[in-house]
Amino acid sequence: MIMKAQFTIPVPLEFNFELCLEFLRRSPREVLHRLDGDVVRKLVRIGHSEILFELRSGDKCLEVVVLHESPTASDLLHLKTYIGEWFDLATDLKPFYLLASRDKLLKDLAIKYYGYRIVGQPDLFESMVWAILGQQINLQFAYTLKQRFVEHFGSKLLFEGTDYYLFPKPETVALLTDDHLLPLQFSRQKSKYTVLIAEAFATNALSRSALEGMHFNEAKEKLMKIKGVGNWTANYALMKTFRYPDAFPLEDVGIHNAIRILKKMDRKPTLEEVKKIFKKYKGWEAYATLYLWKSL
DNA sequence: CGCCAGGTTAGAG
DNA sequence: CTCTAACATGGC
Repeated sequence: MIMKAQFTIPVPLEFNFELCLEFLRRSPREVLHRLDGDVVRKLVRIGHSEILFELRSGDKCLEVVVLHESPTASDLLHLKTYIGEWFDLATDLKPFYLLASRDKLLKDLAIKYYGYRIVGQPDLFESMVWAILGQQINLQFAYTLKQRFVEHFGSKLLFEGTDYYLFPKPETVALLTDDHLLPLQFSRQKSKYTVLIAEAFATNALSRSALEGMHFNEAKEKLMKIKGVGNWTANYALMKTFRYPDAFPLEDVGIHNAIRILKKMDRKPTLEEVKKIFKKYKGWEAYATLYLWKSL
């Protein structure tokens, strides 16, 4: 008989798992994790291992159960790190809440959604492709595209009657053409950009480890060298993968709409107005963005 | 049918 | 540097 490996991860006081679950639940088409009530299941590739795990809220902690195989001690350590990154558990939100308490725009939101954290995408390739898919289309359709993409080109693990998917590997995607992607209803643009990004990763011209430790602007410029990656996409990926606190997609229509509604404006704010608002959140732009998005 | 969507590029001025 | 058209298709 195999004993299930399990462990707990302590969480900060300023952490609300339920709010993060709301984010994870936002599309029924999400295929990179599964929700069963308040329990999340996800398959991750860590090093050479594939680990399916289950996550639920415990007493001042997250409870993790590994569902298949017998993970090594190293696997468990990496998984613990992964989950910490996924929910941004290392960030101390107190300074952000202090800033927010002094600002009319976010004051109420910070109270209402206290403990809500940026649910990240530790995989940079996934993060960038997801950003490309989300460009200039509504989120529902972006999820449809992602579902088709992952189900076609990702790998899966069948466990207790449910398929758990891994995001496609760059080496796989680098070999795709319009013939593969247009039938999934990718635009020619999205198809081209997706493959270009995959090539950059597959050839190691770009990698998470190469960007690690770079300053924000240096990393951003590196990403923007890839065709299809503009300011919005680069900031989005840096926010979701590396958690640069000052990364935020300035041009994002969601941010603009949130500001318009909260300030009861009859038009969207200009980019200059958005910049001015975010000046108050210097060093916390990513979290200001998260709470604005949440307000929608 | 019309308008908008978690934008980017290329080209013109 | 700023402005604009084209891209391309679903959701509402």
